[in-house]
Amino acid sequence: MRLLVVEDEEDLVDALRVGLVRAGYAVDVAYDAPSAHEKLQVNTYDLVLLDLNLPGGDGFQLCRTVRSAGQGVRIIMITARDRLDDRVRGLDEGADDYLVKPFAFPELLARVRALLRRDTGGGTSVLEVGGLRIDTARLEVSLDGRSLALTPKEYGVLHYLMTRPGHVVSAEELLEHVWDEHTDPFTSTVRVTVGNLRRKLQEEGLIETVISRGYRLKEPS
Amino acid sequence: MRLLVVEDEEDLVDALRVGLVRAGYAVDVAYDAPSAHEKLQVNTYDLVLLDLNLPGGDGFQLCRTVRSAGQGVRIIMITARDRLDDRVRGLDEGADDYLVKPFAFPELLARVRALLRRDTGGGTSVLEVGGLRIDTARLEVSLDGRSLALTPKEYGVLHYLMTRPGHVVSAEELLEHVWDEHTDPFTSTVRVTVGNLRRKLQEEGLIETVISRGYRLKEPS
DNA sequence: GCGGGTTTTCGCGGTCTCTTGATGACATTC
DNA sequence: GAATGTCATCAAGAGACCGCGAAAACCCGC
Repeated sequence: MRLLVVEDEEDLVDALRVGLVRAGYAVDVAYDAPSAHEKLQVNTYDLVLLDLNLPGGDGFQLCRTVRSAGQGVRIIMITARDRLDDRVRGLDEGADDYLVKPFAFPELLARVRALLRRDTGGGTSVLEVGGLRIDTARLEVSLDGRSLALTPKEYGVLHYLMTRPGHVVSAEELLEHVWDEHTDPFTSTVRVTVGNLRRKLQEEGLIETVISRGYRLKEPS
Repeated sequence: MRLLVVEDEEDLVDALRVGLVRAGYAVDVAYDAPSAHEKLQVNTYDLVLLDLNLPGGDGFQLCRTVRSAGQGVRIIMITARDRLDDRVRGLDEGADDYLVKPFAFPELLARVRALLRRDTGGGTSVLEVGGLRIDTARLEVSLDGRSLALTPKEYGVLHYLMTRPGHVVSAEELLEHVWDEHTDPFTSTVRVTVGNLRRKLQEEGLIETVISRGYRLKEPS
């Protein structure tokens, strides 16, 4: 899953980036509203972390922009404590959740996870497809009870596939959602990662190739 | 189904082309208004993706042109965020839908699919004719419950035929709607593709030949 | 710095897809 | 019955696509 962090305080950005990457997400950063707009145009995000106190930029406007495109991007607003009434307005404008500064990082993580699973499993942070089981809170993966040691990228690919079982997912789509903005769009790293993943899954045909279209995680039948 | 993308930003064009081709569509591209006009005259499209911010070209004029040709070509307008009032005018001029930049690709795909099925099934992305069933969102085809593995061209031909069950569809028409602008107009590849398709359908006479006129998908009786 | 694990690039080879061209079946016309 | 036109089938070549292995580049903790 890929996130955009819109925030201008460098220290906070660094902390967020490190923490979110560790939690298994691809993270892009925009330091101001214009560049946030641009990145939203160029890339595809699953969630946006949006600080309202942007220099010379209106966070609400940004929020409306994202929403008016009607896409399923989640938005978490971050606001200072003394601007609590922003909260109401933020939710009106289409934010899915809000956080008050200062906040504890685990709290942020929990909310991110909650939002990202809204259109999949639902309640828990565990996703199951067939014998595959992924715990997005603990970053643990298991197949038929045996636990698997996956690298971050392998984890990201599998996680994304598991949110769309039975759907054909193209290599570009995987690149969009698992890798970040510093990636060569013509890379072949997706192929290699999927290959490694298959090996670790002991190639039970769980990940099928649909030629010229992409990959598909076999649904339990 | 064949689409014309009218857009001048090269990067966006590349992204759109790759994504749309993968989604099973034939895609032509026009980088400016004059060449768009020409392609609209020469070829037949099922849908036009039209960016309003064309250099030295009036998108609305183009829209009117398409409409005055009177065919059932769908139009999706793409407009920048700060030109939201264009939306109203665009819909007045006959656009069927509009998208505000930035947009996520899946959103675009969803709208394309929605428009293309307007004059067929209606609500869902699934098309059924007799025992044939095609899921345009998942690119899956099945016959009497058994799923079929089709190549992109075979899929395209079958999809087109299934939108017009019982109608005679000429080889030229198939070439127009399933292949793109770089195709030799005197090719015999349609015949071969239909042949392969018949073989995969186990030749139950589902696709009839009407001599010197074309092919017809048997309607359920 | 060093070392181990991770990610990425590159190139080979196999497979699938598309297209062409040849051949033959069938129907129609003369 | 010969000539003609239309279409189906097959085989073969070109090109695209994908999997795999090896090596290089990168990252991070020590």
